[in-house]
Amino acid sequence: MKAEKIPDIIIGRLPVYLRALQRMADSGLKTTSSQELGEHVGISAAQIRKDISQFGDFGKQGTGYSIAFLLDNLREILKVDRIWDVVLVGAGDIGHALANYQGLQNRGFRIVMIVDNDKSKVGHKVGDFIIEDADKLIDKVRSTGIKIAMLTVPASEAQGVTDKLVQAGIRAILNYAPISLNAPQHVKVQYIDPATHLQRMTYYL
Amino acid sequence: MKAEKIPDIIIGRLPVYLRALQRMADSGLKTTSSQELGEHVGISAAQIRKDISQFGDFGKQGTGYSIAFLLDNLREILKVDRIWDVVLVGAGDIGHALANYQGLQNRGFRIVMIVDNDKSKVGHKVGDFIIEDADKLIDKVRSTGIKIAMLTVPASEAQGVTDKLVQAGIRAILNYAPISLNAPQHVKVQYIDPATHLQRMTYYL
DNA sequence: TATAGTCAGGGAAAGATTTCACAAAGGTGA
DNA sequence: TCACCTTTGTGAAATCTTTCCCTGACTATA
Repeated sequence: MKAEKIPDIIIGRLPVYLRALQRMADSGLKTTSSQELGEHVGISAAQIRKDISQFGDFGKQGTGYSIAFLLDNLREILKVDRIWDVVLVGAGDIGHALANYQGLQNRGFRIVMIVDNDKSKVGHKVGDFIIEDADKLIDKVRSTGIKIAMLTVPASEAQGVTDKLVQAGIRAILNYAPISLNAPQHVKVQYIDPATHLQRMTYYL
Repeated sequence: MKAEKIPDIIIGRLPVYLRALQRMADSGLKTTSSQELGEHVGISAAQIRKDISQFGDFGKQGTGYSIAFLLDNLREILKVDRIWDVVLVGAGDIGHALANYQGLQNRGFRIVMIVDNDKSKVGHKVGDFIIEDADKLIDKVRSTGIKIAMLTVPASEAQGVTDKLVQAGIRAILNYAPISLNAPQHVKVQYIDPATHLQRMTYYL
């Protein structure tokens, strides 16, 4: 792997490649080309080659890429060649949907704790988990060493919870609340907000 | 408004500005500056000024931007100064969560139809809606003129449903299935996949 | 073995985006 | 009114990203 700093925009495309390659592997394919992969994900072949070549020489001229080999390497680069423990904060509708979602399991993540600040929810089951009290959030996250959180609380509470998560040592937050979060440089935040995503498209209608 | 083609990347930031400005308005603020807005959304003041100035002179030197005026203009630019009808395809956990989500209402969108291809679900209620049969999807979408779809079906069915939606005249798809969709140029697609979003962050851990 | 076709990697060019820095305009208060 | 402060809009510069296109390696076929 090369030493230089890899642009964020490239890192952002790797999970998309990974997802497409996994589907190819599942359907029994052994090799692919930048051309073919590009058609699947809607990105130019040149760009895919350049992206992948940042990390090493994974392809073979004349043949293309071994899907299994590229998968292994992308997983290692993205550090999803392991299982990350995730805390889910907020046990509303979205929280429930995420708790029941099986699609995280085989892609590097496992929910290990669900918390909510609504005392009437605490103790109830969601999927295989018992909802825990938000009071214990900081202590439990810190003691278990969890680094990743999914946030499905109302917008009004999101910044407060974020501050606690940062204090507890969380390094990555997937935020479902419709609000921009303020977090230190060393904490990454990704946003999922259906309205925002929809509004990105209406301009073109 | 200026005539030139506006880059996609700028359009993508406008909904984020909109969201932050709406919060400011809700908390009673009347004006803001590129500096202040930038701190809220984590984007440089210069960039915000440049983005906004693409569409007209909405600010005032020395004072900044009138929040209400900027909100109105951004809504008009993004075409969310109206309510768009949306069809929800797939009545699983995520579909249910979206159907119950009140946050779309005041941001320009309204779910008007829910369909699923599981006959055992058809006829059941979700939120205020009766789940309809996917067989009627093309006809009903075409006849009602719906332009926006949210897709919460399994990955294995997503491309097939997409093809039908395109045929029915859909122009924007918010895809929750963990797969890249193939759609014609004139149909915009946005992706929401928690695993992909999480994988964008693990690299930095 | 020779020939034609495929395809990755990468330097260079082109294009896109962001940041810088400043003139001009508006506000404030003595 | 004047001095000073704030803040926009915008060219120009800097930086970043994508595309182009060629070389050389590999495959397949006869």
